[in-house]
Amino acid sequence: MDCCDCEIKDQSVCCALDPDELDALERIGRSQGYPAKSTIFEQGREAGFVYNLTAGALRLSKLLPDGRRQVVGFAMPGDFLGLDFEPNHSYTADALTPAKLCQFSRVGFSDMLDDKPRLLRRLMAMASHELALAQEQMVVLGRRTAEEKIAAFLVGMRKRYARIHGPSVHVPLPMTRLDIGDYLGLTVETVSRMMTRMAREKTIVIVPDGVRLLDVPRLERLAEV
Amino acid sequence: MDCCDCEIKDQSVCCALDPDELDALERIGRSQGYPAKSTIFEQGREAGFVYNLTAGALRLSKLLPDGRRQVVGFAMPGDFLGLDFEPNHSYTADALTPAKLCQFSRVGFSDMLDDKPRLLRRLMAMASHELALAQEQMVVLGRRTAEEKIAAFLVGMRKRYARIHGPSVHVPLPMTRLDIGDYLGLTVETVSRMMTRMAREKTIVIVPDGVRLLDVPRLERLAEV
DNA sequence: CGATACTTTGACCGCCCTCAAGCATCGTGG
DNA sequence: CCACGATGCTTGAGGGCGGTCAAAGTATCG
Repeated sequence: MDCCDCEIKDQSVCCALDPDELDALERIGRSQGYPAKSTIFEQGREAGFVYNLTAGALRLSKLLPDGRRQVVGFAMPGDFLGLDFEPNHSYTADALTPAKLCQFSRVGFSDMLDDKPRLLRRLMAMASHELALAQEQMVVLGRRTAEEKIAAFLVGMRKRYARIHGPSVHVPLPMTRLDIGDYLGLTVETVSRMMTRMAREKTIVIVPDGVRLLDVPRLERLAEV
Repeated sequence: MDCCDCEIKDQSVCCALDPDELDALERIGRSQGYPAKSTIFEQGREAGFVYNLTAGALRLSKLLPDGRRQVVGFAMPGDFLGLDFEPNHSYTADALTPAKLCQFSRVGFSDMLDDKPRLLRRLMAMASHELALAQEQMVVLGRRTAEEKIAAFLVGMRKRYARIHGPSVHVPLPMTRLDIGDYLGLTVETVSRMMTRMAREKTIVIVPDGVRLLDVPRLERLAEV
């Protein structure tokens, strides 16, 4: 694990740290790979670690006792897991693709926060941003139609990939239709129907690993604030 | 404005501060009253201040261009507004009852955060908690039926009042049915119908300023995680 | 008291869910 | 290399929950 050589250190919490502080961080953490479909941690379990995702994509989901599921987010490289400093995980994190995470013991990381106010500021900024995204997602879940939900999802995913790989109309979708449905409060069938319809109307093209956006303005109009 | 005498200083950000630090806070802020139905700040406007609610209740809502509305939360005494450090407000805050808020210039408050790490830690904890609540609300919006939504709302409101006034089966509802609907992703009519039904089934009693919960276990079962 | 805003109730409808079946795509082992 | 089972995706038919529209009832406040 070499934080100074990390590809996405400028996108993650680490960007708040000097080289020598990165060294300190390196000492309390370790990088670990996870295969696709593996679980990083489970809802309800004790939260002994916090994580920084450096490669791959994760699904963050909450399960109701009767099996209904709500996906509360998808994590991408640079995202930090464990912003909620509660003793138990409030959701499950699963790898959608092979993933790499830096993991830090909660207490060690928390001690470090006391020493490095810039790190805390950075984490606070990330939490604020997450909160804003969560509130935006509330609008999507509460007040948008199925078509608008899909549009908002695709535009949102495009924006997130743009931060990492630069803007492109090609949007990879590592999650299944079921995952998308559970994220948007829809069923698989509705997600599939809507995407097929958008493809028929030449708004998007469905490709093996995701979609290609043909009519971005139309999608943005459907998703607009 | 006398922070040391503040009734809810133990519930709000301020609890992270020593008496002399409270003095410093007092110098950069001022307390202000707002009448019911007045607007504290509006979605999209420049965010020049952050606020600490000390009395009353607020509605925090996002408006879509076509008039659809999503209430992203209700603020109660002790809640902090402006955790999202973005330059513009992402939602509108309206007073549901006469309200009192301490207001601080964003830059002044931000400078203070750099000096007082304990204040920042406290704010971070509040942001984390807000994020957890927002994710819980996603489950409600995305995966629960109308009846479950109402139950979750009532149980949640009861819990919040308990933090301030102690536990009670009497739950005041300062917001309208329309507000509740916009919070839960329902229409006024559905909210009204569900509450009338719950009253008919003797699960609740509707009183002038809110509800009285008769069958808390049943409501908690409906709302359970 | 009259205007206004909020709540309730009823009738009807449509969006999305449910259930069911068929198709496509993989990874695996014989 | 192909058979196959598993997983995921698509499509169709039908139904129900919650939305829409309309109107009457009820606080609230000048």
